[in-house]
Amino acid sequence: MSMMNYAAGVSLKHATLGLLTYGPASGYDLLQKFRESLANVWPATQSQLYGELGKLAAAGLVTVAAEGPRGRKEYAITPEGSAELRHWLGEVPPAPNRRSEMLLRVFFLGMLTPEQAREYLDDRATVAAELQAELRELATTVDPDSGPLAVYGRLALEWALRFSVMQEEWATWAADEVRRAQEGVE
Amino acid sequence: MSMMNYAAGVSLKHATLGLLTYGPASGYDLLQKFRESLANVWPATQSQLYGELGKLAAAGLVTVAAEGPRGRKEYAITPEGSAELRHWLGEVPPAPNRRSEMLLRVFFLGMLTPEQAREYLDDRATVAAELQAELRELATTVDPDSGPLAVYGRLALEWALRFSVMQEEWATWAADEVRRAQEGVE
DNA sequence: CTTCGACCTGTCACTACTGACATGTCGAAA
DNA sequence: TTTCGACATGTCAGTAGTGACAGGTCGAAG
Repeated sequence: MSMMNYAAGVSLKHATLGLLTYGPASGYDLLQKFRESLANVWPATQSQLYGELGKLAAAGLVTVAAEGPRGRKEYAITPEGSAELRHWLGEVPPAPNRRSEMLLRVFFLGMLTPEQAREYLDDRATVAAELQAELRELATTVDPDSGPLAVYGRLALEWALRFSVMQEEWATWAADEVRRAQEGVE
Repeated sequence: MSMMNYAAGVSLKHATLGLLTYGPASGYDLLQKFRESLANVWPATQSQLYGELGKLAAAGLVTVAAEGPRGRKEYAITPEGSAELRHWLGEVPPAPNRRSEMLLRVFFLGMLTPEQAREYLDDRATVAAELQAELRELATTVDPDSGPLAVYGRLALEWALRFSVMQEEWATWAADEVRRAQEGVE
């Protein structure tokens, strides 16, 4: 029984527990899933994941359910882990994203010439449009009734789609604003 | 002359340089500015900032332009610092946000009852609506021609506004989807 | 029967960030 | 003239995250 549960609000922990609710898996397996489905939501490196699994096991939130060839350790979520995950999902308010490099740059666009500033914003619009195309492509690819991850995964996909639409529209508008301000001064 | 410039893509560095383009300031001053204007874009703690100023000075991107009472050190950006900032703004593509705790939770909403899942989504809609109200309030407060930060700051504000609108609409839609799926099964 | 790619776990050094602690000084109001 | 709030700098231990290094094994195709 370890006395200190490690700090709250740490999402790698919950991402790992969440993936394990879909069935037991090794660190190696989980790493694939992180890359396949969570890459754009909560990426994790190999070193981080193996470390996390160790902590999770020490805290009793997962157990080594089976050992296989090549030193494979198959982890399974415990009832305590499951309770922790549900607690996090239902009772802990999500922390909003605090940092945006894209917006930070906007604050300092005044250092550039208006032309360069517009170029930056136009580029944002282009990138957002490209992302949109990729996402729409992806949406057609996803099997509508494959696995339970797909059910709520579609909601996440829709979010990303709407986000990229918003970003494109905003960037186009902002580039226009810059042009307008420029004309006003001249 | 230090041989190693510290790693690229580190935004606290550029946030600090950016703030210093508005005039010389002490660590203390900068900390206020971080809290006032960059809090929702790139927050920084005191310990981080003082450390950063030290590194920036060692790298020659800022200098101690004046020393005042209470050990006050007034930092000013150097031509090298200014060049670095412009390089970052104009030539280095911004890294997209990779992590979203909010979306991570969406992936695991299947662990909860559909009612709880809908509650989560409804809460997101509510929070987004509240944020929107605050932002609109803030928009009326901002002096339209105060300081150069305000010019591009307005673009950032508009982004936040559009983001919160998007989030609210998405969450409302998603809660509806969950209800629909629930009815489909019953 | 070899060999090679996929499988599999682990460690290390380093950077970024956080919150708390420690330590003082100046200036204005009481 | 005291005292207190704002000014001001710095350090430290700890967590999170990254990329590289290191080492080993199984299974199937050639």
